[in-house]
Amino acid sequence: MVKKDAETEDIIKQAAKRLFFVEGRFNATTQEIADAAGVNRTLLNYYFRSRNKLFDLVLMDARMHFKKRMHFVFTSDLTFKKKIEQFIEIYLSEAIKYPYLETYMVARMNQQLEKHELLLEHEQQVKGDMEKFFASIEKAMEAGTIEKMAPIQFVWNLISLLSFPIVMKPMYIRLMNLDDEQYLQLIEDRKQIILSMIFRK
Amino acid sequence: MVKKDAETEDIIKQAAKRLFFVEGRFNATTQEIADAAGVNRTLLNYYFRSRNKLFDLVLMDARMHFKKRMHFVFTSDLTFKKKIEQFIEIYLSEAIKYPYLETYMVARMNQQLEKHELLLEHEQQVKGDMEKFFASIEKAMEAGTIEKMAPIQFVWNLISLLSFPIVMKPMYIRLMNLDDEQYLQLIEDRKQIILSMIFRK
DNA sequence: ATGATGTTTGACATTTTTGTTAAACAGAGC
DNA sequence: GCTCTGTTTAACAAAAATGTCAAACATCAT
Repeated sequence: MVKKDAETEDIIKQAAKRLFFVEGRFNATTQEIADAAGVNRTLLNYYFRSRNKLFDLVLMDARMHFKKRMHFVFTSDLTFKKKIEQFIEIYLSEAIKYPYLETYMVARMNQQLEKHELLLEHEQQVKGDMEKFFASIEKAMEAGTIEKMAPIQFVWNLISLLSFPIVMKPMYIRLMNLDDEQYLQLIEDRKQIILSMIFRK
Repeated sequence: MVKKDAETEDIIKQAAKRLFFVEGRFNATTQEIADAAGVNRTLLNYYFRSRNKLFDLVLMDARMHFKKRMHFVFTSDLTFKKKIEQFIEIYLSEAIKYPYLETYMVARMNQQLEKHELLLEHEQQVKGDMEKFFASIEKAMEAGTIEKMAPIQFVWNLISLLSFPIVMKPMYIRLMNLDDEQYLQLIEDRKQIILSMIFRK
């Protein structure tokens, strides 16, 4: 079997990601993951040794994903406002794809204070990016583009407004009898709303 | 044993709530819950029949809690701004006490599309409250107190800004080397920041 | 003190989930 | 064909978690 070589491993990872980040089934069993991937359960052990290793790997991927989608905005040299606009676009499109990613990361962080080298290394890079972003936020505050406050507050405001409605989608869809199309339209509308809140225009 | 009657049952429930909503350990085992409560594991079965029943009960309590802390603001006859101020106060203090409550509810909703009568009944009441709140939001928009937008967007803005930094606490504490005191101060500072964003004053 | 009632405990059974191993399988190169 | 390599499978073993039960226990009323 010539092409299956790398494929099966990836199929399993994709299935796990879908279960965790799309469907929010945080404690899926190995059997459920195998079923979702359409493979024999034993293959999870063959490729990843243990359930935990698979989980860690997928979390690792998630963080790289997270970091990647953050990176450009932290380092680009667009105007501050353009930066934020692009950030909103990318963040929302990614968050809609993987709505449970952040929740999963936090949930997992709480279960085991894991200290994998690779994860820690990533954390350092994220911290580095963040500091750069903070600097440009402070510059925008001095220029009067945005309200003065602790930079982390600005970041929290931005990410809160973007992320929360997506994380809470199942709850609000149910509470308000929305269908998927209506929901997506509301999210689309938010782009402008968030911009005007952030920049108080 | 005269006083233990209602006590043990409650001790177990409290312990489960602490594990779920304070520590975020969503898939704690019965043994862990029993240990946290300092009782024999079998007592969970004695009082709640099964693990699932206990989970449902605790979720039920959580929703009542949630509903209660929402209710007053939906129905009080304070001015709109005062309503929101009080809402922020109460919401934040509750959210700090039980930071994982919302995440737990969403996580659990996704696992099993449970349709308990009592839960559905509560949902109806929340919907009722929400509609009243929407009405007062629309009035405030017409009066120019707040920006015009779909009422749900206003609700999302408000709750996003309140809830997200608390849900993501473990992540940001780590990413930014904060201690608990600094973190609480940041949350305290948010009250004003959120008000000024919502009312663009 | 006896019996009735509800609570607590430990021993056991069952179920669920994970991990291992050896054998079957498929293709590549000889 | 045969062997070598890596992949897949089913059967099995082990571990972890849940649930049941009967006996021990404590308290109250009689």
